[in-house]
Parts: sequence; C-alpha cells; structure tokens
Amino acid sequence: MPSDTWWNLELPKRQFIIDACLTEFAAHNIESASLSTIVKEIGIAKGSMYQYFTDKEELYLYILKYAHDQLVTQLRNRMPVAVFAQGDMFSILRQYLYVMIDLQKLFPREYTFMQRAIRDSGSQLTAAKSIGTRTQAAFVEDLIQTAIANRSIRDDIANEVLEFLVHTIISATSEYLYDHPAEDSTQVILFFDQLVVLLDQGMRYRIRK
Amino acid sequence: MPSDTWWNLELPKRQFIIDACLTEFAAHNIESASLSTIVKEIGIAKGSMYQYFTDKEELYLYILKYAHDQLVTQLRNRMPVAVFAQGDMFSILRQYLYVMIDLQKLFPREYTFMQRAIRDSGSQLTAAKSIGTRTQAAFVEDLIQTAIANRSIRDDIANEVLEFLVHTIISATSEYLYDHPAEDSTQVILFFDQLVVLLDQGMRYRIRK
DNA sequence: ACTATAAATGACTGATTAGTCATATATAAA
DNA sequence: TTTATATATGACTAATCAGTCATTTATAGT
Repeated sequence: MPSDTWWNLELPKRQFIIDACLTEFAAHNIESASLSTIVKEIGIAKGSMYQYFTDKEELYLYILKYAHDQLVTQLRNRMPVAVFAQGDMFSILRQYLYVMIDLQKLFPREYTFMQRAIRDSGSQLTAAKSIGTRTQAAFVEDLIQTAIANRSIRDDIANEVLEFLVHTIISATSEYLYDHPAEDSTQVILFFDQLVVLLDQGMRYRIRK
Repeated sequence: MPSDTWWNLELPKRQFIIDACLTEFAAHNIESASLSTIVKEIGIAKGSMYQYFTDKEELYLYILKYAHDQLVTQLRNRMPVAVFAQGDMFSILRQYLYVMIDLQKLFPREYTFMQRAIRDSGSQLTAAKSIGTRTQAAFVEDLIQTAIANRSIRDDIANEVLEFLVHTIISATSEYLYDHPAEDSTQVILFFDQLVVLLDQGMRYRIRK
C-alpha cells in the first residue's frame, strides 16, 4: 500500500527510514508514537513521509509487516518443517526458545517492535494483532497437533488448554527476553532448559531416586 | 500526596472522580490518557483537578494505588493466610484463579486498570510497576516456599524458574480474563481446572489406565 | 536548452494536550 | 454585614500532533 514513490526510493534510504520507524514504534504505541519525531530523526520533511504513506496507520502496519516478515523468514530458516516431524514437542519447544534468543540478538529493533505490537494490540488494531499472532498461533497449533499424533503429550486435555499453556510459555519467555535483553545467553538458556524440563516432567513432587 | 482540598471533598464526589479516572486509565496508558476528557466526563473544570493533584502522574499513581489497595483487600478477605498452610500448591493456585474471576466481575474497572498498568509499566513508571507486581510477586514467593516446605512440588528446580512459571500462569490467566470478560464463568473455571491439572500432573504422555 | 514529470519541502491548519492563574463564588467566622 | 479563607472556574499559554498543499527542486526525455 505504500506509493510508487516509496518503491522508487533507493533501497538504503528506504532501509534508513524503516529503521527509524522501528525505533520509534518499538518505544511507543501507535497512539503516542510521533511522526514529527521520526522525520526529525531521519532528517526529511514531514511532507515527504506523506508522499510514501497515506497516514500514520498505514506506515505503522507497513513497518509491522516488515518486522514480521523479517522474523518469520529467519524463523523458517532456523526451524525448517523437518524439525516438526522428528523430535518430541519439548525438544522442539526448547529449540524454539533458543531461536528466539538468537533473533532478539540479531534483530533487536524488529523483535522489540513485534513484542510491543502484540502486547499493545489488545483492544486497538485488530490487523496488527492478527499479523502478530497468526504466525505464532499457527506454530503452536502445529506443534500440539504433531505432538498428539506422536504421542509426545497426553490427549485427554482440551487442545485449547494445551495451546494456551504453550502459547503462554512462549509469550512469557519472549517477555522475559524483552525485559532482560543484555543478559548472558548461557544463563538464559539454562533458565529455559529448566522451564522445559518442568513442563515435560511435571511439577509435582516425586521421590528422588 | 493529593492536597487537603481533595480530602475535604465529600466522599461521593471523590468516588465519582476516582471512577471516571479508572475508566480513562483502564482504556489508555498514562501517556495517551487525557485529563481534558476526564474532567469533561466528570463535569468539573480542569483547574479543579489541579487543586487536588499537582500533575497527571500524581493522579495516575494515586488512582493506581487506590485500585491496588481495593483489590488486595478483597484478595486478603478471600484468601486468608490460613489457606496457605493447608492444601497443596495446586489447590491454592486453583483457588487464586477463582478469586481472580470474582474480582474481575465485582471490580471490573479496578481490575482492568491494574491489568493494563502492569502490562504498560515495562519501561516507563517504575513506581507503577512495583506497586502492581510487588503484591503478586510476594504471593508467588510465599506460595512456592510453602509448597516446597510441604513437599507439594519438587525441589530440584531453581526457585526462580518455579516462580517464573507460576507468575506466568497467573498473568496469562489474568490476561485471558481481560480478553474474555463476558464469558460464562463455569466455562472459564473448567478451563482453569484443566490448566492446573496439566501443571500438576505434567504434560508428558502416559499410558491411560 | 527546453519541457515534462517526479520528488522533496516546510509553512500552515485545526485540533488537542498539560498545566497556569487571575477571577469568581461559596463557606464560615466575627 | 463585613471580612477572611477555601474552593471552583475556564480562558489562556505554549507545545505538540497528524495531515495538507502550493511551491521549489531534481531528474529525465527530447
């Protein structure tokens, strides 16, 4: 939906603009993000921005889609479908958490923005919500379906509940990364490993052998 | 920190003002909530508001504390300390989730506002964050400590991980309620019950007897 | 060099914001 | 009734915002 003018721009300039928008949108929700701030940061006139995008919302959704596509592409590279067939659910989940750690390091702006967009999208932009969560939702559904077919997990609990729990774990670890970005990766991995073990083996007390 | 003038107001008027603020702050973060909207809604002059509170932030924190105190009081009534001593962790957790359902029904504005405040407080107001999460953090810590002492849960996983998981579950169910406010309680209870069973017994597949 | 098209500009509009303050009104005391 | 104090008011400031548009500048075609 951006204009032809936008696509005629040199790629480095487009990238520069995108980066500035990512930074602003990662720090403020759409309501309080400022286009004036963005153009001042980039060093272009405000009018130029309106040659590329019709309004703030179009810009926001475009940047959201960009960040989303970027992350999904990376995720696909790191977790090809083959991974789903083999291995049980818990090892896949563990791998997914590791990938998230990587992505946050390599694409901090995109990652942070997506995180914020999903968090903020509750009431407002349903478009944003659906872009943000559809991928994850599809991933979780696949994961559960495969796991049940594999008999990796029990089948006597409603799928909705299983999906909720897995989704919750993913979101929460994502938030955890968001809140502890600078921390040592090995520490975070250790943390996640224990978390997956906990889900895997269950929490209830059992006599130590 | 509100002025004497505020405390000299008749209680019903104070309550009316508080209610209007709760509504606005439940719908917008502090950055984009509008004092102009609030005073228009109440039907008083904007200047009056500044006779009571020195600025927007003071008002916000006052309302936050109000909502927090309200909810904590209710929580204490419904979950006296005695509950912690008896019962295992999972039944306590289940009870806590039930109480949340009640509170959301009985104090929708306070509940929604607190939920939003915790969610939004990430970067900005640390005061808000600490008010919002301290109570829950203390609750979770107690819960885990007691459960380990009881041998309700295993002791070979780092406390931090256990606390994270429980905290995550509570937040997520809280979000779930936030997103499905009108839904039938019995459905929600069923959902939570299965969730707790899942945590309790673990997810891994086991042969059905 | 001349023309046509495309892109960039920034002053401007109208709306909204948080916060101020001189003035007006109400309450109470003398 | 007069004086003193407490409270309420809303017009006002200065800043910011999204979005507009007539004008300028750059690019390309002839």
